[in-house]
Amino acid sequence: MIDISKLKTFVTVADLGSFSKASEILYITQPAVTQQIKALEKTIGAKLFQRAGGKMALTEEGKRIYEIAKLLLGSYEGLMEEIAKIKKDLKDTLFLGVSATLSEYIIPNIIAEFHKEFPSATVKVFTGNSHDVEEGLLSGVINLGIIEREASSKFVSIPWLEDEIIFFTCPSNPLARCECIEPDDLYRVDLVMREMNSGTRKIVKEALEKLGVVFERLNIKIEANSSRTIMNIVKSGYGASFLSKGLILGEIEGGTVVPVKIRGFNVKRRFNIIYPKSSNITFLASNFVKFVLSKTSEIVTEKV
Amino acid sequence: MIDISKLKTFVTVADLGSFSKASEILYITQPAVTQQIKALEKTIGAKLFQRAGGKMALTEEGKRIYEIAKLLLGSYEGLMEEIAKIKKDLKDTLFLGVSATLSEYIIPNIIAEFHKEFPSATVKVFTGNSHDVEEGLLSGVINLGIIEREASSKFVSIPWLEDEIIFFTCPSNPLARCECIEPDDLYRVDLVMREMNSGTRKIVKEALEKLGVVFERLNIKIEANSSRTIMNIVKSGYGASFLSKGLILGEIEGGTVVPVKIRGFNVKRRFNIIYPKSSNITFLASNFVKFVLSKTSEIVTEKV
DNA sequence: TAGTTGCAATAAGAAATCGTTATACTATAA
DNA sequence: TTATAGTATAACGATTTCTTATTGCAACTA
Repeated sequence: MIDISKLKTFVTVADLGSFSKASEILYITQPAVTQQIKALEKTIGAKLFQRAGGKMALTEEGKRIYEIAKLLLGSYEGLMEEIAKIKKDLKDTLFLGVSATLSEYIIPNIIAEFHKEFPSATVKVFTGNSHDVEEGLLSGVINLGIIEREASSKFVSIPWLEDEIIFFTCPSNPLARCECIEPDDLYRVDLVMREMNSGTRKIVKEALEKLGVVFERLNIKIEANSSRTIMNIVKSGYGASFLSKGLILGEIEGGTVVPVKIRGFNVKRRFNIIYPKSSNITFLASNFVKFVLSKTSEIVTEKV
Repeated sequence: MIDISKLKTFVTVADLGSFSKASEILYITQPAVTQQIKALEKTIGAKLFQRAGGKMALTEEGKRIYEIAKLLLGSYEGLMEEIAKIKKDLKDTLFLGVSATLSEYIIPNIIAEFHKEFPSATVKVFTGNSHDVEEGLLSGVINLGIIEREASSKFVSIPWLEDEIIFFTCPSNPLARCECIEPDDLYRVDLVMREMNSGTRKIVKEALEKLGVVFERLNIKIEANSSRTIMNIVKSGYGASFLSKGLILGEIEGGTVVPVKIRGFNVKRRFNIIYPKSSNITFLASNFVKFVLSKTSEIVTEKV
């Protein structure tokens, strides 16, 4: 199969009229040029150059090949330019993987702020559970992850915000009048929960079981994989649920939902910013980390 | 440098959505496809495919590359078509090298006849001296040669027509009335001769010197490298000259020039059809040889 | 005419590339 | 869960394609 580099060599020789001059421009030796041209001539089945007064001039067939070779090299140039653009774009893009909880409250704000400071940068957010984020980091699909737990030993972990999961219901629910309920009271409540594989659900289950609650006996009437959906269901007057404090703070202040304490129920977890030990953190990702850490205090006081 | 075959693989995979199916179409193994795509992804610096429901789907970057890769492969197709055309053209073309004398009388007729019998064939005639023809054969520029003397041992020689060089002048010249002149009479004649490197001139010079003529003392008033030019000069009434019998037979019959014998001057030579021992004779060339040999008798009786 | 010089061709060996076989991994389906 | 289809990885062998060293050739010069 004909090689682009051979065509490039061919065109260069044709333009310069010299094998040795072409070899200099192409940063290869003169015998390499000779061999490439010979290989081309063999596959084409015709001589491409003839000596003409000290110069190497194209033969009739050489001229016919030359025209098309130029076209092809043009496309190749276009391809290389596009590759350069892609590289530049990727350099200016932060691929951020975050778990579902985070993607809905703190992260959108932070990205907006970050974008003000780095206008040329693009941030693409991939939402998934903690495991998805780790996978994405290892496969190179994302540059930086933020998860709700400690990362495995393959990653560099930077501890970030502390998050608390709280129980809440709507103002019209009788529970809303209780300051604090007993764990066993939960059996008498209709519950809305995150789906089975959710990190939030897992941590809530573990905490409740420590308090002696049999999770399977709870009245989980609705499951949803979106915190926002759960919030809306509870707000509309149905049952009660568990969510990150950060997710519902605004609603609590607005009085649309009410937090209810459960005796002994105290679930806190820490978000971790992570990236693989195996690959270096990108320039943009490290800037994002610095930015996040410096801005966290104000964002926290403002929203959490 | 990016390889056309890699791009071909890339596009095939993109079209089929499968590495293994692409490998079948491309007649390579599946690991080879994987490696080519990986190599592409490395040079581009971005993933090109992502799994999507069992299929391999293009990523954002993959789509950008795909468009240009298609263009480039289009140019490549064009290149291959042009190469095919060139090969076909060359297969149907006989590159014939003949010495100057021949190119002017017998050859044009033979080519015309040959073309009637092989209408799809093209004959390209390169005129040069015997040495040029040998060089051309060795370098592959021509397929078949016809020269005025024996070829070197590197060539297969097929003896062909015998040619005689004769002395002639125009009817108005006093010499025209002589049946036969002495060699010394030449000193008193204005002569028109072929140029210095001509084979005809060389052989005439040798023959005259054998008869005791000092070539340098002859009155060579005009030199020309075209037999036709020489003929026209003599016809128009100026001097006398030496040329192949075949070249002037028609004029002699028409009475526009008159042959004059020189005592003891008898120059005959044989044309040889030659091709290199090192390379096989092409199909078309062998047909041409057969044709020439079969037709020679009638052409000779007709014109010579 | 011989010697010099510049350029291309050739030869041989080293390095890189590429495709193959064998095998491991990963999803999806039964 | 196992079976299966599809992709990734590893290691090896073959080919290709460089490089250096040298030869060959033709034009220019003395």
